[in-house]
Amino acid sequence: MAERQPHTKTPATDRELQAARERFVSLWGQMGSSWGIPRTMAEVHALLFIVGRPMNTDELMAGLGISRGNASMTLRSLTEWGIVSRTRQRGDRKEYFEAEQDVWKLFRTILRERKKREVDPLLEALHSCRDAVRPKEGRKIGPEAGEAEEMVARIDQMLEFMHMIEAISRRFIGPDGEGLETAARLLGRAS
Amino acid sequence: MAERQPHTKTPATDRELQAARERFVSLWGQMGSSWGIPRTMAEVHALLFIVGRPMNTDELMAGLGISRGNASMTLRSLTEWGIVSRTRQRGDRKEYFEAEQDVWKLFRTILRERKKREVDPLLEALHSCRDAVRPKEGRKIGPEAGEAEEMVARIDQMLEFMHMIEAISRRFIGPDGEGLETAARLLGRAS
DNA sequence: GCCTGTTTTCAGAAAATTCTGAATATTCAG
DNA sequence: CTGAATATTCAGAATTTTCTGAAAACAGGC
Repeated sequence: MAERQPHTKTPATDRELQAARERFVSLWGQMGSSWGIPRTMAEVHALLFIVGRPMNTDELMAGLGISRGNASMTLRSLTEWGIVSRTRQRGDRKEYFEAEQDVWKLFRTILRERKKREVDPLLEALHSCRDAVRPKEGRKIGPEAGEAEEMVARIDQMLEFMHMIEAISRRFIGPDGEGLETAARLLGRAS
Repeated sequence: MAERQPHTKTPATDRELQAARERFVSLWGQMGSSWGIPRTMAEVHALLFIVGRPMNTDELMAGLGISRGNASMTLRSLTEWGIVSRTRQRGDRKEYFEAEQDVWKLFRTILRERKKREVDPLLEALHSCRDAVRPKEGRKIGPEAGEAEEMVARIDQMLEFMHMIEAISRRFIGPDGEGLETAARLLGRAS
């Protein structure tokens, strides 16, 4: 005790703000990286989100200590994902980027995109995998018949589950769907 | 074409079965690795799941071409996650492992576990991050007041969203919850 | 066209993650 | 308790992923 000046009850000093921003960025980056999203990509998004206004490449590079190349590629991914958009600032030739500010929309987009990129291809592959073992005729003959049948049953169980999820997500996550909010409302209800 | 004997309409040859198994394992491994789960861990789980019976460490090592150390550590993670369990085979000193076969239960467990390990700590950290900038008094004075307020609002939006998810998951994913199936049923309903 | 400021690309460097294998520990039968 | 079988650990190796930076491409303005 001492040192720290007691001065006023300013809501938050500039330094505190800055520190909190960095904390947020780093938390978000860590979360991203544990869910298979490159840490820097999550951090760029976090910074744009928390700052809440468009930033240009140089500001991002400086703010996160990353290279121009990295910034460029990361921003491209983020715009392809649809959670960051390019804008222009009049009187400045640089490009500016800003993050989607609506959290519901943000997660909806992320879920939709991941489904499209990762789940859908898996589903298709699983189907073809199943069809490769499923008996072509209705008749079972070989000694492997039983084993094959069990395996098909297991894959089917998996597929059935994933199709259920698919149907739900088409309804709530899809581009023309009812939105995550509706889903949350339904789930929040009594029974 | 020749070579391949036309012989009978056996549902699936041993070789086909084997190939499909490997395909499944590799698909699952890939999916896992794009969601931040070590490829081998997902593969071990996939193999146990698709095979549907307990396997010992040596079988797994041979089946996936991994080292004993890797197998040991991976199996430990999987049992800690609660989606693989140890069993003993009478008359054999080796330990055997088998995967949860109920897909709903499987995903429920995975979701619960990831929430516990990744989301909950994030939530707590976000709270403390928010509290660090929130004006201590009801009064706003400094020049940063506005900026700080906006930032708190953004974090709050995020927290609000996550708490909603939390509440839902406590209800459907939690150990004593109603289960994913109920959630799916609710979401599948008309409106 | 040419010049200037800006963005993109991508081969190789750096970093992070995952895996191996030999040493160590454990378990259990006798 | 002893010894054989099995399981775990962890430092360093191998691999995969991510990042850098300099060269190339682009976009206006003149």
